[in-house]
Amino acid sequence: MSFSVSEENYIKSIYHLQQQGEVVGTNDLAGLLQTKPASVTDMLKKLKAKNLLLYERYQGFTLSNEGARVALNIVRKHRLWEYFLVHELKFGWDEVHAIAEELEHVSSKLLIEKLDKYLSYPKFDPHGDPIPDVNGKMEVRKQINLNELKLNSNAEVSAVGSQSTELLELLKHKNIGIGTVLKVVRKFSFDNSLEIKVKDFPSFSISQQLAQTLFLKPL
Amino acid sequence: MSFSVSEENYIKSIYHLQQQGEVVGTNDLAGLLQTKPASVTDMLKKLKAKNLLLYERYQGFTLSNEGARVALNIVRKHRLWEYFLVHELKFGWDEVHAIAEELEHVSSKLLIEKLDKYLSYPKFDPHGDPIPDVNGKMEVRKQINLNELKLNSNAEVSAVGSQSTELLELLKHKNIGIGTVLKVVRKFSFDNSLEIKVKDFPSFSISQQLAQTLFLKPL
DNA sequence: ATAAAAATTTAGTTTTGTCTAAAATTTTAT
DNA sequence: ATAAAATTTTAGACAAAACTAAATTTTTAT
Repeated sequence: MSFSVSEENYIKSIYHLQQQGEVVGTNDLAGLLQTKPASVTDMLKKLKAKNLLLYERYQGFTLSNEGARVALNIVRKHRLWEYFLVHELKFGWDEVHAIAEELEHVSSKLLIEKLDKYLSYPKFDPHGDPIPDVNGKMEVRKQINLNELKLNSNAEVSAVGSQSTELLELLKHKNIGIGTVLKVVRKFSFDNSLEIKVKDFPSFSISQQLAQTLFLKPL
Repeated sequence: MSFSVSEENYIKSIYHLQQQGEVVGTNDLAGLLQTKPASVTDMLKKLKAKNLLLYERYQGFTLSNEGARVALNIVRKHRLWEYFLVHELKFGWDEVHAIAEELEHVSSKLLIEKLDKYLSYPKFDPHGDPIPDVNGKMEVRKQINLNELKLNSNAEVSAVGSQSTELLELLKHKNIGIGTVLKVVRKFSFDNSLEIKVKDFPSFSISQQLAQTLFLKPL
């Protein structure tokens, strides 16, 4: 079975939204795919008919096993290509997403197996996301970036993104170190700054740039 | 300006047919693109409206300068990807055409420039066809058709006339590839078949049709 | 409990690229 | 020169994937 680019993008988006733990709705999907809710409904029916989706009208939807399998394969392709773009072609890690969005729809199975081998079977992409293997299995990511931490969920700082004096000076000032347990209590979209709470301390603010250098283990 | 996959395939096909020197007609294009003449006419109008094609109904068509530029860019992408697939991913030279047909439609300019650099700016693809540079310029290789090769003069296979699986399968069977050095030891006027000698192998026969698809550099 | 709001779906169109069948034009062969 | 053949184009339809506007269902808030 093979699928259109549009179908693949829907499947992938449903997968990603479901991964984030949210209850996924027609509107969320429309937002992510930059389309209209009515268009989403049309596609949901099509995906249901192809047994990729469990869906009853007005009652929500989830990927079927087959749908999840297809999604994981697209994610695999996307992340392998990102790895190639950054580590072989020397793109910056922030430049590769859009290109991988196109490359992920190239259909050859053999191409991906050869690419995987060529890259020596990498386990994580340049953003730290795990790359599913040929059977859809992947390692659980141990660390997430502070910017990706869900509101009000506790996590332990496990790595910092650089060793620069400037960074360490700032972390010392804010009383953050490896092992610190914290949570995000608020996110400000104006400057993407975060309001952080560490137990026994008053909450404080950190900038997006700083958050980017902090990696945590969710608890 | 960017173009749909379908538009790109038409432009590329027109380019290739024109390269072969034939007078290109609606039917030829329909044949090559596995579609119907009526569909071709529809697309010709669209390409004319986009100034990619000089076209008057019933009077034939040719690529405009802009159309040729676009065609060369697609050819460039196709051949660079073929080079990558064969020389980096270790595909057989007969396996890569279909995959490159997909990869050639990935749109990022920067991707192709980085790939070109990564591959050290190759001048010829694995089938011996020249790879246009970023400005559409490519080396002309002085090659002659096997049917034109003088008796007993050595020449090196430098290109094949088509990428069809059938042809590549036959060449593989006969152990002929890009770089093979051979000479014609006899010509039979009955069917215009040729008796060929490759060093260290017993001589063998090839048909006129096959000879027509083989191009060589005299040594 | 019910009215208002939000989310979702339906109905009817649009665009792109394709098709078939028929008509128009050009080419070929007598 | 003209009839037959081949080629090309038009006309009208269709499928995929999107849209808008209106209707329906579910959720939320009083």
